[in-house]
Amino acid sequence: MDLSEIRRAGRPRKSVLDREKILGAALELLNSVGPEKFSMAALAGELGVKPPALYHYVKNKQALLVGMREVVSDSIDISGFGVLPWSEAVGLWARSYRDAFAAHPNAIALLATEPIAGAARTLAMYECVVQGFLAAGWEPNRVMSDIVALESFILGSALDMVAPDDMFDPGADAPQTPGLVEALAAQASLGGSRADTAFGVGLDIMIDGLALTNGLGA
Amino acid sequence: MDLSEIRRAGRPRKSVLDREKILGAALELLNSVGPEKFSMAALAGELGVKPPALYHYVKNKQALLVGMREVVSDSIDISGFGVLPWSEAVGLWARSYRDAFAAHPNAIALLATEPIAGAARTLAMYECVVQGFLAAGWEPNRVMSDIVALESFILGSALDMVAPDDMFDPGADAPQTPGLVEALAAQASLGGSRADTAFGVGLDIMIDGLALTNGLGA
DNA sequence: ACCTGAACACCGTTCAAGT
DNA sequence: ACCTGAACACCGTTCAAGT
Repeated sequence: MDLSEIRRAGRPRKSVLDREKILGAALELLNSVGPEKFSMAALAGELGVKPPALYHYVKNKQALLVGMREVVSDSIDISGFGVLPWSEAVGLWARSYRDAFAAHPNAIALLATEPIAGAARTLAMYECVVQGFLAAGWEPNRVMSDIVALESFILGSALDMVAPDDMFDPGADAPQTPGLVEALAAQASLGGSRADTAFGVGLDIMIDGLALTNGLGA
Repeated sequence: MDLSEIRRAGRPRKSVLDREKILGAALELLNSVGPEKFSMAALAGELGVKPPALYHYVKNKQALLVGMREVVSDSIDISGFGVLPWSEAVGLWARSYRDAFAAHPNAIALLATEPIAGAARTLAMYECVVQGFLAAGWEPNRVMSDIVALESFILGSALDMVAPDDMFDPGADAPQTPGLVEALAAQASLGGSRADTAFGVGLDIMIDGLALTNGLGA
């Protein structure tokens, strides 16, 4: 980046990189160029460094992705658990969860499939959510499956945000899909994003449904 | 594959490849080696052919992925719409949808993010689902968002199936996550897959919730 | 038309060599 | 310790040359 200073081989007097700088630049890059063009080489270039320098801070590309996921997860809001009523705390968590990934749309597919083993801060997030469910009276054996069900919906919704807004546009095949055309037009006349509307509908249903089946009357 | 016959350059007397053979082998390969090692070169090798030969049948790797998605989508069951009651038809569709991707776990993240433009058979699937919702009395402007909400949950659940079963295992961080440890143990004592249980719970909630908010009493 | 062979601009990763 | 340079085994894709 800084072309005024050309580095020759050898240890620089002061470190050029640090882990946080790398993770931040990686998310920014992934977001701007997309997963296809997201490479170690491109990231190095963005940081004004040669590719091998990155391997001093991350073991490999997969470890980089795990670190990126952790940064994204840090902005998930778990402050409601133990303070607000369960349904409000969960709503806050779910919306901020989706927003966190929505801020890095291209990261979703890449990051959602990485295991969380060894990611301490991400584990801490789950611990807080679990405690929130237990405190609200959940039977322990239902906690994980209910969280996973909710999370599946959240991540699927985040995945849906990556899709182009005209994803369902039949184009030349419109004559064969009159129902789809009608539904799309009716939806469009409502205004607002299809993805946002769908998320709102689904989240309300999930929260109400989970509350009911776990003895929390509406 | 067939090492007894070594091909020299030039058009073979009979075509070695066809589109269907390529798509089938591609799904099989993606499933067996994972997305990381899934390459045009590996696919060509599996088909006993050199990489450039593939480009006679698919424009590029992205087009290959779209074709693969279409094959997967073909096994989604839409036969219930117009025959069974709405909630049963949707349940059949949703379960077969998840199963279709579950049969190709490594394909989910790759295929779920591809747009469906130009994929006629996939569009036909959506048309059938839309018609099912309209016939059940849905207001047109609610059809797409409700389908998308449901689909987000289904795809998120499919994505969850890719995660290792011990994804939440805190490992060395167990002392810091007592609630998580308890919930995992309680869940484990129930037997059955966490992913399957979560999907069942969430699907029932989604179907009931959608039915209620659209005037279909339970 | 349908394949191979050669070539291109890339990857991720390792490692010795510099400071 | 922290960077570069060179090298390795790969990518996806194009295109001429063969039959």
